[in-house]
Amino acid sequence: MGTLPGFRQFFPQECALRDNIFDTWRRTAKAFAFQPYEAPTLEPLELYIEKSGQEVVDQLFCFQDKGGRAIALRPELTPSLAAMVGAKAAALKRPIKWFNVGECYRYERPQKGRLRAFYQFNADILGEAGPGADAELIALMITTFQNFGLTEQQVHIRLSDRTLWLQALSSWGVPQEQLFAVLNIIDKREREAAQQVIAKLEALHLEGEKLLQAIDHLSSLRSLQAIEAFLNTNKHHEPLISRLEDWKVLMAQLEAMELLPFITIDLGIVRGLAYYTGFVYEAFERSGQGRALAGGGRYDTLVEKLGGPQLPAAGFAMGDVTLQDCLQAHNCLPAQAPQAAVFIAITEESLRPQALRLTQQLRRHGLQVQGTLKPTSLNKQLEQAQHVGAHHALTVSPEGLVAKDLRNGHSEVVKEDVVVEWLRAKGHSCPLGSPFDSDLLKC
RNA sequence: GUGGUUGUAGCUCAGUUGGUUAGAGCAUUGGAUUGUGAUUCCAAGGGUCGCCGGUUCGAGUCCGGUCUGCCACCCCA
Repeated sequence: MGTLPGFRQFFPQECALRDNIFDTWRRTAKAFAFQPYEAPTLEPLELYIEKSGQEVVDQLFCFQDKGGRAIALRPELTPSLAAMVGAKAAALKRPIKWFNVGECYRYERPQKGRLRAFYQFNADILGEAGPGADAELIALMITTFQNFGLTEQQVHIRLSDRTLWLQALSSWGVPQEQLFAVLNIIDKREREAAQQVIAKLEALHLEGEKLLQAIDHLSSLRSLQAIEAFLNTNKHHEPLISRLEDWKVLMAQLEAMELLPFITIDLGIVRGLAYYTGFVYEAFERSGQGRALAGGGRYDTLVEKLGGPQLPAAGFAMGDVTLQDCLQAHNCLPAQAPQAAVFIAITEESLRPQALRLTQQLRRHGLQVQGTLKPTSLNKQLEQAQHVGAHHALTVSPEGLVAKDLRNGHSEVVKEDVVVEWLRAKGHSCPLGSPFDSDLLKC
């Protein structure tokens, strides 16, 4: 029996790679002072109906549990987060900056960059309505890419704004009740022929041709100045002018953080998820290859819809599958860490007790240490030392302790009572630190 | 969900117009040698040829179905 379609087994090599990615996610989130939280993987089906949009609902992994409850494996984290924050909102200091690394599930046809079970890095800011929160999230997204070694030549963020669209459409005479239908049409515009789009707009009793022309033009603009100039031809539409002020603040902050090279203004992005309300963005490879690496935006009404207080919110998610493909394509996969740093060998079996004492001593200092588990020739032992990637082999012999640098072959005799200091001097850090502060970097 | 494509040892692949006990390289394990390692040599394990059914005296090879992987649609992480 194989694994279920779209699910993965992680052998040690894949596991190491995955954990490397997780580490970078967590490290970067903590550098931005986000706090880790956890939500259930299984949630009531109801949490996703009507909140996430039809597309997500269609891909839900859902079933009935033994108690007859309709439940779903989480397809994303945002509704769970919004519910959690909503429940305790009154007691939480603002801004609320939380992150999570966890598995999500979507029942869809697996292919490149898309599986049924995948890990996501989620980061959200709640309780701050201004563009400073959007800037911080976009900065976290970009810095994460940078920490993987990706540059602005390789990836970029396509930045858009649903608020701007809604106001522009209103000013063009689209009635209130049709705004979201038109937004959906814009979302699919990139993949549809003009005639089809016009037909869809006319079905809504709108001036298809004229409206499409305006939509296409606005989507094609790549600078704030150009957008401003275009919208100003509509004369003094107050909300539009104040929205452009938000844009200026956002762009100024991104510029101050020296992140502008990563940003492409592209109003062609609208995003399918129903709950987005303001700035929205998706990260892609510059080449246009592959799927979205990350996506996010503002969702100011979701917390309230889930029964919480009115609370502004924004966030993004980054997936491991698509990110791994991208890192591989750009030669940014992290190097594999060795299995052991130090190998303890013995010249004869009678020395094993002494070797085991030394092994344990080094392990208690947090070094990664390995020896053989059964009688083995010295040559085999050193071969094994090489195989597990150890930098040094310590051979216990009747003449004393011989330390060999396996990278250059040099050997020297080391006194056993100074071996820890000797290894430290040779660059062996203690990756675990003292046994009790080792969790600082984990979440 | 729709369409296309794929499937032989852990991995990469051979396997002639259907014809006896299905092969190689790498990897793994064991042994020999070198006696504080990366060499060399020898050997072994490992495959109901994705699965089910059909055609045939005979199927890894032909046909049908099915599953999985991959690609596109769809959409997104």
